[in-house]
Amino acid sequence: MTGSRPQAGAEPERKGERTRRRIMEAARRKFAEVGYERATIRAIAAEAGVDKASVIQYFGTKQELFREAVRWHVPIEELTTPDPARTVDNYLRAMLSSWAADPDSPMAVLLRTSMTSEEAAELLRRHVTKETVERVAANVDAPDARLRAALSGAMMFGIATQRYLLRMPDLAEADLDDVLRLAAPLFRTLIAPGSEPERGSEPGAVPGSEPGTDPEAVPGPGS
Amino acid sequence: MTGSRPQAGAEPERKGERTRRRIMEAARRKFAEVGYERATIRAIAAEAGVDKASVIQYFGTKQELFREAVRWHVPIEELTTPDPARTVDNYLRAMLSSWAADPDSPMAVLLRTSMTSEEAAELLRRHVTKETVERVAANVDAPDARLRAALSGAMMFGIATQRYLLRMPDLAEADLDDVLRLAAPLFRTLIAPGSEPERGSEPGAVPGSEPGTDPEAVPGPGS
DNA sequence: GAGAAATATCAACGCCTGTTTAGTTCTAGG
DNA sequence: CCTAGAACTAAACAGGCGTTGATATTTCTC
Repeated sequence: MTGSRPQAGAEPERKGERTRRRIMEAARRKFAEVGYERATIRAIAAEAGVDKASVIQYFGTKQELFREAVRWHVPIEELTTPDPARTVDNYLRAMLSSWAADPDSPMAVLLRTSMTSEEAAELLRRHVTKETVERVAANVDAPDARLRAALSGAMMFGIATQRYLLRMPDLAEADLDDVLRLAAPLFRTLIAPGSEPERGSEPGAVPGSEPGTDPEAVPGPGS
Repeated sequence: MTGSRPQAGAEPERKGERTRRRIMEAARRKFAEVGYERATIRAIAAEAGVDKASVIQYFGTKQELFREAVRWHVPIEELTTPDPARTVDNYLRAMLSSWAADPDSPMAVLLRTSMTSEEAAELLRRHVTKETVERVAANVDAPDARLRAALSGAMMFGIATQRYLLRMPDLAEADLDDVLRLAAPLFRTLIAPGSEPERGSEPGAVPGSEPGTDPEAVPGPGS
């Protein structure tokens, strides 16, 4: 068409790369804040300090901008351990604490928009099924392996969503450690049934009042 | 303004009542299907078989239409039993099975729109806190009573949302009874810690295969 | 049937949206 | 300094949105 638009794979670190990043950051912030529809190109451009036309020029279309804003890869390999229960623990911790560190992550954007955009929903379905359900289910020793894995994913989704997106009072104000302490045993029960020998027989109960007592708690991936 | 608009509380069962209901049903369907923004008044009117102006004439404003579409009362009294664990069981069952029966219930609308509408989010916050968290927490004997209740609500939200709204493959295709069988023990563990004496020590395991065995299963709040 | 009130429709308004077009400014390289 | 190309922007477009006021149609009452 016009031929004057910035090429995607021209030379590395051209001047426009900065602008492109700033637009992308503003887009993620807006998408995560108000969802796809209400995040207007005009508002994104204003937040990035550029003209609305630049947004189109760099990304072509609002949908393409959204697709890129939502592109996301979870390095679950780093979280995986031989013990599936521990893997789920780590995943839960990583999901919640990374969200606290970066509220505008692609994950946040995807979760918020997935309820009103079929495309986002499909992306989320594919991602969660492939990256979480299948991997977790592979290590679950039960006939309902996949369902158990899917359930654990749904529960994580619920907790993260209500804590960070909907900001449900009691959940949003709670300490992250308290949430993890109460929730983790449930996931263990679901994912690794019958593999909690030396612990108390009441996973969710508070035996003596040990707050975040976890032998080697994973620090979670910073942003 | 014009004074010719249909009065709300005139005489019972006027002709316009039918139209009003049809608009409301179409609105709920659309809101539940695509969320607040994409559910245009024009589309709702078309689905109801009326002119777009009629929608405004009956409900004044899109926001008011939405508010009414989302008005919702859970008769949790009917679900309550002396045993808090059983109450949560019933609530979970009611929530999931009522959704299956009526996918366009006010609850469905509220859940879907809560992610992108601050007003819907606030309604959901207030509703869940008052109708669920506080009532459940009152019967939980633990220092984290409210957090436990909130967590259980978040988990229910996650399961219901991923099963019915996002239609996550493994979860959406599963039998309702299987979901309940796997999930219910977790809620019991969270809400009534230490009150599962005669059951096996593996809550998630399959004891004998009792599918939907609940003495008096509550039919759930059909809209 | 006439008249009034309730109900439904039509055509248009003003606004905001994503996107395009044409043009301007900035930034190298000779 | 000059100019080619990259980076940016102002102005406008077509289309969809919620909403409105006037008007037509149906329904009820006498």
